Amino acid sequence: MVAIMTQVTTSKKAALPSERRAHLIQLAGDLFAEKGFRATTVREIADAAGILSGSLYHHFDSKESIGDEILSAFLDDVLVGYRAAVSETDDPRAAIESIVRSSAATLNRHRAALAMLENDWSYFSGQPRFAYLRKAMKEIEKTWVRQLERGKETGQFRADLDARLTYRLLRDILWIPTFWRQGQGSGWNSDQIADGLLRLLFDGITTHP
Amino acid sequence: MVAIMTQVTTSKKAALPSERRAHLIQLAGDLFAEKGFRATTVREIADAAGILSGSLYHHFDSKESIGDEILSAFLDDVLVGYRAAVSETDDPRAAIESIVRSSAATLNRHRAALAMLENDWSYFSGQPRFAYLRKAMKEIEKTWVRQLERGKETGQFRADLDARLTYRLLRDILWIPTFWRQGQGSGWNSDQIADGLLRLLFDGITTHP
DNA sequence: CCCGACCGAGCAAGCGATTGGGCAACCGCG
DNA sequence: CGCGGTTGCCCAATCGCTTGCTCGGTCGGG
Repeated sequence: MVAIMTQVTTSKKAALPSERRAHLIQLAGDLFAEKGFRATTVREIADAAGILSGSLYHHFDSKESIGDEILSAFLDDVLVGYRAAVSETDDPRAAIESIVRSSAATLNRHRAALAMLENDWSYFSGQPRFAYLRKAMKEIEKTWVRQLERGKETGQFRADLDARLTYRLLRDILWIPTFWRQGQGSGWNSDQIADGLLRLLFDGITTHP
Repeated sequence: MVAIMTQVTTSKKAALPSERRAHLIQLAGDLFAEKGFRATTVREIADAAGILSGSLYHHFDSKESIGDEILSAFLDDVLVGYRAAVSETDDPRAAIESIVRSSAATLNRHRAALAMLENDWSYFSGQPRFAYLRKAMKEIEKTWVRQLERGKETGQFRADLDARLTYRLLRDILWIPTFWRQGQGSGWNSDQIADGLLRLLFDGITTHP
């Protein structure tokens, strides 16, 4: 229940939120998720909104600023969820489970941002404007690794677990099902996926004696 | 040991293989993997090869045909490996393990194709020229699901396992580490990754009594 | 002397971005 | 009520540049 309000990213402009504006971001995000940020043109975004490309610049000052808002909003959400997850328990396994469920819920609301990070990471991470990306990613990694290491110390997780390797696997595994929604609802909701994943995580796929 | 030589994809032109040509495909694939197919320009490919963009069209008749060769070669390789894996054993668990190891080896040789499938799937799958993509994906799914179902029947895998959901998770999980090599060697080789994954798969991350 | 490999120049189309202006809805003020 | 001004939203037109691709010509090894 702890709502930590620390804003990580630095949004330069005020960017007052209007209804129309939010809708445009939504539309742009869908296109970015489907085709990648670089491969999406402002004309396509405008077409989806039913306006001309020039009209977009009444709401945003560049195509990059649209991407900026999508990405920063996502990372803020993720970090808020992670901080809450680790602060509400001392048990590593419970923390991991909480992190997984928090992620599943958050990712569901930010498909576009995730796709952009995967497809156009090299593009964004190279620009000074998006320096906050690397910073946020570091905190995410730190959060995961710490809980995994603590789980090893308490004997709940296997001692031979490579924490960093496991983190990379788990994080990326969590991100996967987000893309399945692209075509249409593929039959699984985020709870089902989180459950299946946790089951796989803790028990594997085999039957145990 | 059964080398099944059925070619799945339909490459329209002969496309006689020259050394230079293969090198160009390699260079183009690296760029496609890094930035996506649509976001990569023919001029960038030519620059990487040290020639002018127009000279590329001496070797290929379009940018798409470069992508075509990369993708079809990859899928042919995967299917050959899968067919061999399921034909060499009757034990579902052994088959799964064989599929995993075959995948890890094949994927390592086709990073570019994998990245293209992830980033630009909507672009390729929409074109008639790339219809073989959907066909190959169907066979891949069928192979996985069949072994998982058989494992449930023999009691080796959990009876409550959703075969299709598990397949989607496992397949995509297998694909993940391929991208880690993008930046530099991240410290893990394909054997380590396959082992870590199989361990996770069969046992989970927790300690068992 | 041929021929595969490449150059150099350029095409039409499309790109991101910018500008100036129009149009309706709303505001406070008389 | 009605009027002048403001604001939010969008169009039309255009800029300088990049895109995938074409094509006649050049060069060097076999």
